[in-house]
Amino acid sequence: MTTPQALQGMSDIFSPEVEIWQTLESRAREVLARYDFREVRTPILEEVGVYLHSLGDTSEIVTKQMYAFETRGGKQVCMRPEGTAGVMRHLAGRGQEAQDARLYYLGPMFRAERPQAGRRRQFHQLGVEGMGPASPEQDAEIIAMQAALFEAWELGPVSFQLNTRGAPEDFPRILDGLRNELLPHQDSLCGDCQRRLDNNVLRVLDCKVPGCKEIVQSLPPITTWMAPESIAYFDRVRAALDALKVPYEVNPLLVRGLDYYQHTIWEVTSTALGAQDALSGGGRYRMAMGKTELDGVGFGIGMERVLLALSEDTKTAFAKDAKDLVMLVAQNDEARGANFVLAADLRAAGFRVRMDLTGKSMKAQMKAAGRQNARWVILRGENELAQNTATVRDMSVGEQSEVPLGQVKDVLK
RNA sequence: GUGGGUGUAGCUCAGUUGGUUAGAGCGCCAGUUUGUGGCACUGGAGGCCGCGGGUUCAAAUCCCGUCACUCACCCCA
Repeated sequence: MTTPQALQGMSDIFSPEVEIWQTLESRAREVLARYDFREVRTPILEEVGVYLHSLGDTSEIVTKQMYAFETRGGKQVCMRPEGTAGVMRHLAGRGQEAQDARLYYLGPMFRAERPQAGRRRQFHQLGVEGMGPASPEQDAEIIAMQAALFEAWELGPVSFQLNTRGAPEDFPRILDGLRNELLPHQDSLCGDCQRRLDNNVLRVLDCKVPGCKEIVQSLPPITTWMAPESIAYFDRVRAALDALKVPYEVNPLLVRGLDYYQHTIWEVTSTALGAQDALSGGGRYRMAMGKTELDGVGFGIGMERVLLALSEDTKTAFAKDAKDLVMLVAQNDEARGANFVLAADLRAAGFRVRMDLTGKSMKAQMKAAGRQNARWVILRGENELAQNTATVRDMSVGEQSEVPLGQVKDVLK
């Protein structure tokens, strides 16, 4: 095939699906505004340094999945693989302003992975960052906001999985503790997990291999190695969520991918999805951006996955055009010329209007109107031009009437 | 990065053990209706059988490579 096609894992989003995206986006903006979140639009291209330390030097995103290259000026840059680091880069230079910023972003992210169900190389995230020092109430507020968002999206049943990673001071104890518990079982673990023992112990917790699962079940809970304050923090998050009646489930085995998380972490899963069943992941974090340390809590939602999780009925409703289509049909060239002007008038009055521009037969024009789901057809020929009228046909019922040109807008209502 | 499945008309797919001009349904165009969609009937257009090599008298069919789609692993939203 010689005609160009989109790159692997990157797809065009077009009608009728793009209307669903637009509905999701506008509803999201409404909900986020109620919590006083403002949009931030950061560049897609960033210096690689923005991601290196913030995401963790060993994370697979940084080591293997970035679309990175060198500019002609010799700068190492990459397409953003996630949203939080760019927002932190934005905030790091803004002093006080950053302390209590509430920002959201909406746009494409890029990771060079193998595509599969719910995973694309260019995918789209809606992300939210609520800044401020660790506060269980704020964590709960953000989770509640997300629940409100999913409600506005009319998403079917989803499950909020909640866990804590503890404080940074807890991390070494947790990793050592887990490793020590797992070492006696080393030979029974799957190959991946034996490797994880060295570079990513936490990931053993959510391994899908049955043998590993069994071993993991016998492990003491991760809170075993946490300071009492960390556990108390988590308890307060849960109390706050209970107060707001936000349903959630504590999942002690929940692990988040990026290094910057601490304390509260969560994931939202849906059974409507395939193997990649997480619609969203979030958590509290502390991120170092140059000399600045930024505290916040946020989440990212995979928009493609949200679309996968929507029911067919909801998608149909969301894809529906707001306005009925009006199609202008002309019998001859003279009528077409007149319609050209009428189309402009009607559009100025707010109607969604289209007309034939190619000089097809009336029959063909009517067919096209049917195909494009026009609600109204306005038909003009010799008679209408002579009498300064128009025939207005309601395609949904197949009835029509001839009305003076000045009354057309009233009939369309 | 690893593994499985799939690439034939705009779409969904047939295509027998390699064998003449590669088929169907839907869609599209036209006519039946020289001012009118949906239904029906009739006719028509449209394929380098993903791409490149190879085997063969002969390849959509067999072999190799490659690109893409798809599902799963890894990883993650």
